[in-house]
Amino acid sequence: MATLKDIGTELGLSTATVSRALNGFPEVNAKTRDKVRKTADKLGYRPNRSAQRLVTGRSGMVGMIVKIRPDLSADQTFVEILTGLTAALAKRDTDLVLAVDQDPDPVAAYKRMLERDMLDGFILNAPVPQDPRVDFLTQAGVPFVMHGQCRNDAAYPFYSIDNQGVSAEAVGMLTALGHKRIALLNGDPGHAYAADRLAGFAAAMRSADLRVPVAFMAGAAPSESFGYAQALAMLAGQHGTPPTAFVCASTLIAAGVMQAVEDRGLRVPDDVSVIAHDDALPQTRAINFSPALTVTRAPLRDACAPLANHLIDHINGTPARALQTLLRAELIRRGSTGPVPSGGEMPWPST
Amino acid sequence: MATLKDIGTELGLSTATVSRALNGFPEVNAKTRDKVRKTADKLGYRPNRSAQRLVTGRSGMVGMIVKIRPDLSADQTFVEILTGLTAALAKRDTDLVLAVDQDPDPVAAYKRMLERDMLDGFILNAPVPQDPRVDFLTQAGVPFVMHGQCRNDAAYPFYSIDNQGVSAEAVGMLTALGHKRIALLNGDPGHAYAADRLAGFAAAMRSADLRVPVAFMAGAAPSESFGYAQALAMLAGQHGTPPTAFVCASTLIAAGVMQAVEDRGLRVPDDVSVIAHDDALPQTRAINFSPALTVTRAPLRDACAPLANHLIDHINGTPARALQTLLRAELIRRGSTGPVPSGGEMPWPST
DNA sequence: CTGAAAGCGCTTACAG
DNA sequence: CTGAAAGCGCTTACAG
Repeated sequence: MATLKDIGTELGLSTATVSRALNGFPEVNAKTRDKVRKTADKLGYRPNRSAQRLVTGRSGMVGMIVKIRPDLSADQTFVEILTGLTAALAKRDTDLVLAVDQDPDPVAAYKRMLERDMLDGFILNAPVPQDPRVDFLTQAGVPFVMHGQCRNDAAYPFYSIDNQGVSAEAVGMLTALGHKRIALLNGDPGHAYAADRLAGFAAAMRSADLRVPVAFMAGAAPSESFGYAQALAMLAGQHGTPPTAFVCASTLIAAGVMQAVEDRGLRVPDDVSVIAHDDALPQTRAINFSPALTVTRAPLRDACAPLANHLIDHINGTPARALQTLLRAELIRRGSTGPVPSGGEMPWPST
Repeated sequence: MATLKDIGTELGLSTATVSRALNGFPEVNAKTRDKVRKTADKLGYRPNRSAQRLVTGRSGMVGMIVKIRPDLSADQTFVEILTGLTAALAKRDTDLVLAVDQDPDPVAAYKRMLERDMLDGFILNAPVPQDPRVDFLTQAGVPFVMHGQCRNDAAYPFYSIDNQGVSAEAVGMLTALGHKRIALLNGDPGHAYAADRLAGFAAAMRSADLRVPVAFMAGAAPSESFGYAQALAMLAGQHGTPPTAFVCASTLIAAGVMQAVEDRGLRVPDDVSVIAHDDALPQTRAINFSPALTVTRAPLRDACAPLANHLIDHINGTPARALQTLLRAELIRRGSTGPVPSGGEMPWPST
């Protein structure tokens, strides 16, 4: 394996100059730089990471700890994130070191990993409302980036979609179509994103002067069967007057809802409108629904590069406040939403 | 962060002795070793990996490259493997660096990773019959361990279940119960494991003097719907006289088969016997089937520690031939297999 | 049983 | 614009 020294010897230069040339320092002569680069290529030079790391004090590795969850949707999003993340990190010359966590203590795995390895930072995902990992890593002085938002006063880098906005967007569209009885089939309420969706939903309904019976705001790990069961019960009037529209946390839930609508002998969008949030996973494409699904869209894949870059910029010294991205989801109207059916123009009766 | 030097200063010892004591060299005085260890603990000493790696030429990292596959079962097994693997590697003080591959060239991702990083080795999975990665890494002189087997003459470490034996076991059990018309619902024939299952199946049937029409040996990525569709067609006689028993590549396929049997108005095991290979994934438990599923069982999780250890032993110099494990799956008889029904004692008629 | 010394391959003040 | 030098924190022959 060629070293800086080899290149220097070949060219009659010091390793210092070779190092500067390769690292693009502005002071080196352009001709020198070219010669060095050419020779490096010729010799197949690859910097020794361990040496670089030893002298810079950086490891060039960031960690990610994933919780195993039995539900499949988690796996889907996990693979999606992993794909984009490793690609984005590679561009920044950084490795992703992965661990799978089974410990009930939410920070134990982070402690272990920090002890075993030199890691420059962490990527956190699936935040819960007051995430204990945030406080732990902040106190330990370890840089991290959060995929999502949680309310620990947020003095750290994050990338998240505006989950309150997602609900507001959906409710706004539906009320404009005359809907007044709108149900929310939400994600797991223990997760921050679902808490935000709920908050946004409640606020949007309130500001439209509409109220929602509690039974029409359900939350669980997103699955088709959850959507199906909930929608079926609601449409059957088991919780009172049925809704005319459903806001779904995911396309998977929406698939269940649409099946329930069909099984009740109703039609989308004539009798019931359906809108979902769409992470743009390759497995469930909203456009293939029948009718095509109206969505608030924010591809999960788009989060990967910003996450990687936020983290590495933060490691390199950019202050956290400058690395906080809240992305507005895009509203895409397709066939699954329509005007409120007659008989649906009345809000839920007060109980 | 405390260094060897700090410990040495505190104790009036050289860094050399401290290093030896911490690394358990036999020549150091037991008392010295104890003192050193105690002081190391007190100071919260953690070896600097980069320095260790620089001097030893090892990175303490192994790579794994996963192909993204749209089918969910792959994700399940992937998460299962990842969980066990990171735990087993951690015990050997080794990190798992992960990349997700989307390149059609099967070795491109390995090349890239090798260029970017210092990796001590790779863990390969999902081998195809003549796996190009084996030849590439062998020629590059990079250690690796294979999860599974492929026929590249196998001068490398591997851990695999005996997939030919899996089929032989299943066929043996069924023929002992009098079955003569046995169908195979196999995995994707492009994968080495499925090729072996098929070979084992064909050989076992042949040595029992039974023949199988080609239409009764189907293969695809394991899914419930594949099992359902194939079994339904076979039981409906679409390919000729129906089989009396099914050998399934996975419990997922078996679930589809059992549904098909029920939808045809038949019963397991009275009319049809079903046996499957069981990776013991937490999501689909063979024991929860109704009736409980007879299986050849080899928990995927059990592969993780051997894989990690084989690789690291190989990196440390153990010859490949000493690191080749072929595990026999365990046959577990439950309620889904029974004696051949009357009318099924005759083999498939020759066409 | 322990130590002094060299060296792994880099980066980066400090000079010039 | 380039070089000589020091140093990052370890390991490991080589002496004693």
